[in-house]
Amino acid sequence: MPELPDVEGFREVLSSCGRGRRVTRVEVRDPGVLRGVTVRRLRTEVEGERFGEPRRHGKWLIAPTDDGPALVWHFGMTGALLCTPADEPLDRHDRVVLTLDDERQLRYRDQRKLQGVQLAGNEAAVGHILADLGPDALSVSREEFRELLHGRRGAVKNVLMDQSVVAGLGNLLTDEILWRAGVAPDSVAGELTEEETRSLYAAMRRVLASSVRVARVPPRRTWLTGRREDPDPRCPRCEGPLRSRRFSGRRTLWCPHCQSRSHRVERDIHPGKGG
DNA sequence: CGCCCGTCCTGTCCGC
DNA sequence: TGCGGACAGGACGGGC
Repeated sequence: MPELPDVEGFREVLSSCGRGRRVTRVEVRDPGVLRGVTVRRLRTEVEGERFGEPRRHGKWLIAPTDDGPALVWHFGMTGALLCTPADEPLDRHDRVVLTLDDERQLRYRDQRKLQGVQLAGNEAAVGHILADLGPDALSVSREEFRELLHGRRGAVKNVLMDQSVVAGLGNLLTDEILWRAGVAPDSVAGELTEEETRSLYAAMRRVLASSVRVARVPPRRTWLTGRREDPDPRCPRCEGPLRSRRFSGRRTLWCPHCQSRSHRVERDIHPGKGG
């Protein structure tokens, strides 16, 4: 589930529910989600601490405590962060439960445990965890976006999903953005025209804005995402059949009619310098 | 650099 | 009813 918009929602949950509150109890119900930290250390370092203002970078959520370390969360494919009353029955997938001083709880719920939670002792440690990430997708300017794609020989689908290029875009968002922009996923990223690049950037901004508003990629029928589960998926724009293929092992859908792939490896020399 | 594969996990669905 | 395999909105490391 979690791509940038979902994690932005979790940040909001953490901010409204946890910020300014003290953690009275840390309960690790499944140590399998702890990364590089023991149950004991998590408890001793976090119990008694007060949450500061959380922030997000790509699909990562950073939860600093006032005077101590920061919790650094990643939600993998199935993770979520919930704020519940302390007496609400536990879900079988509630892996870490933080009880706050107002009788509410922050719960890290995750079925598959593909990622988890780390503990960073200070800002430098947070920086180390996030070191390989590109800029957050929401913070990228049009010009910076152009530079990120510049010179890349890979398929644009793979490049956009690469967290070290730009952080936050996952499989669904990327398909949605490419479809909106009318760009085929197997286009070579560095070979896109100026117009295609602008179109891609505009689509990214719009898709992100709409998705962040509802804290998920909305499965509307007018979006490509809303057609993914159909037995015979069709383009929301032209109703033609969608094509399906794997990129980086991920199922990718696109409309061969609405999404062009005009620019590939073999191209004529184009005049002008273009930047 | 860029792509492909396996691996880490759990759960569901589909076909035999 | 049982079972193997594929697949699911992610990331990482190894190999080519």
